[in-house]
Amino acid sequence: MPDTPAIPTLEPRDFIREIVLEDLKSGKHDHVVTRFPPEPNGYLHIGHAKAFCLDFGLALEVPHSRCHLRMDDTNPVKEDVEYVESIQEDVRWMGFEWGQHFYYASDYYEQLYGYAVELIEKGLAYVDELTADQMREYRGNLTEPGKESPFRNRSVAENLTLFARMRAGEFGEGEAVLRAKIDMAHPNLIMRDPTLYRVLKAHHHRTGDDWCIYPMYDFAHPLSDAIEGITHSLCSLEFENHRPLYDWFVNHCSVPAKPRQIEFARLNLTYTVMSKRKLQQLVAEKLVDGWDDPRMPTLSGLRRRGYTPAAIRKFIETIGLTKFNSLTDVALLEYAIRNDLNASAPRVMAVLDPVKVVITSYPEHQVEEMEALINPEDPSLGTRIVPFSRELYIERDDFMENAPKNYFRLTVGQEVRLRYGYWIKCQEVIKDPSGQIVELRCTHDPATRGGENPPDGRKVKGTIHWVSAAHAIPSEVRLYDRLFSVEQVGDDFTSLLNPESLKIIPNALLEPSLAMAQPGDRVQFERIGYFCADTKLSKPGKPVFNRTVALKDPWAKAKG
RNA sequence: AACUCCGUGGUGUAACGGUAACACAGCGGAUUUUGGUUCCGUUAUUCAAGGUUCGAAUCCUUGCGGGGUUGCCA
Repeated sequence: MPDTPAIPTLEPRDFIREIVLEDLKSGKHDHVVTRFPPEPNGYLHIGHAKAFCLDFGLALEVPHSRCHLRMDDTNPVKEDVEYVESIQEDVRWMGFEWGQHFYYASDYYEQLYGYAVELIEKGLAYVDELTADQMREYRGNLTEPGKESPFRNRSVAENLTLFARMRAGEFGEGEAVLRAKIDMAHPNLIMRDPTLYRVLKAHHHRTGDDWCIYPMYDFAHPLSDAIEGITHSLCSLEFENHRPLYDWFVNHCSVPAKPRQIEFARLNLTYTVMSKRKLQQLVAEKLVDGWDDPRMPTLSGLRRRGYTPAAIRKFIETIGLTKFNSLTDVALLEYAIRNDLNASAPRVMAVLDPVKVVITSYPEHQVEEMEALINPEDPSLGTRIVPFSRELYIERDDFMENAPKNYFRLTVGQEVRLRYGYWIKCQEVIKDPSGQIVELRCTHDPATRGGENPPDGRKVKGTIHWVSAAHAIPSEVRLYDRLFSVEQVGDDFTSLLNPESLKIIPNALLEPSLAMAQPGDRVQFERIGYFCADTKLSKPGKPVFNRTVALKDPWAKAKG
């Protein structure tokens, strides 16, 4: 079964769906066309997923609707095909399809040029030869109006010629721009004669050297939306100030449609950063192991970490959609993945920090094949075989000398259950000269085979996991934790990295059923957490597991 | 304090003039061959002050607090 979202009908779950519902009811639209327009200058992160789950989700919810995937590639100096490909892969992985509707803003360069000419002809745009510094000066500031450029009142004919010469490459970078003629005293600085085109003698990843002038986002974006017949153009809050300009272009150019821009708050998560610039920097400075480092909030990172698209979608549904800035507790995300994996992940036993146990009462060369549930949440999934023998390994944490009364695991004289094994009692602790425990000598009760309760009605408080020493497979296990050590990560973020965000355990011991784990396989190490065979480092026969998320651990809290 | 958007438990959200609710987190308990899961219970909320109204989280005014905006980035 492909991992795609269920198709719900449109409900007023948030203010945007309310607007769409209203537009449908009023007859303004009888279907919707949305778009997800990333700039291909970085990898997509979970914040982008919030946006495109809305864009694609809406198209799924309203009959006869569609969502376009459009590369907003108007700045060739920052963009790259590597990103175009990763974006498509990540959107698909999340379960969405755009069909034939894959576009580039660069598809529209010629049309966009035509709209610019139209504005010039209407006397609404002019070629300005102020330098960047002068333009800044002329713009004024938050409290003072700007003043008009001396080039502002050139004739239409002159502007037409100049703009054609810009296109022809007769101006160097910074020597001329095309600006809209709006209002240099507008209280919204965005409206003080914004730049439409700048000269960039750069090679574009698709149009090559065809162009040396490139449209600005504010100009290209609304018109691209209009060209594609977008009905609802959904974007994040920082574009709120740009909406008047968006509407200005759509109203002054002869476009086939008038899309409506609606803004919503972007996602912020505790203990991580969610800006492309910062993520870019983490990668460039090698503070992480690439865009798909499992600690990254990128979709490729979350995928490698073991997150499922369904859990991410569920999370996004849970956090809702509003117009106010917030900081979402990453615990909500962790809940979503635990909840998903609890239902679906096969259970296995793995010992991360092994200490040897010898069952002195158990025959030397005997091996029993124990039956263990694949997933107790769904016994119909059947069982797997786990070999049991005289020499085992258990978790070092699962034994304690002089344990407090609320310690339920193995101590001298306290019986515990070996899951799917036997009940054992520790008789003797063997230490090396440094005092380190090297072996626990135990006896077992043959009446508890499979870990079952004995007929005498005896009870046991603790159940611990184990692996058979002779059958265990050594494996590298990577324990990932939050990337940053503070909830709210500011601008000096590189100094706030969590030094414990990755702990590599070179020699964990796994039960033999895991020997041939395929990269990407997700399992639960019982009593520890959910793990995923790494897609880059893991090979059948030589698995490497990443911790996706730990199981809740009340004992860790109880002992302080 | 120029303009603009926005303020609901610890966190994310709902309530659309009529008993402030849900999820997560926390706490307590039950069940449990995972100290997991599940189940039950529980703590805690409308930024402030005025106004309109029989009745305000919701409408109005003012104040306070937060975000965005002075790129030839998106």
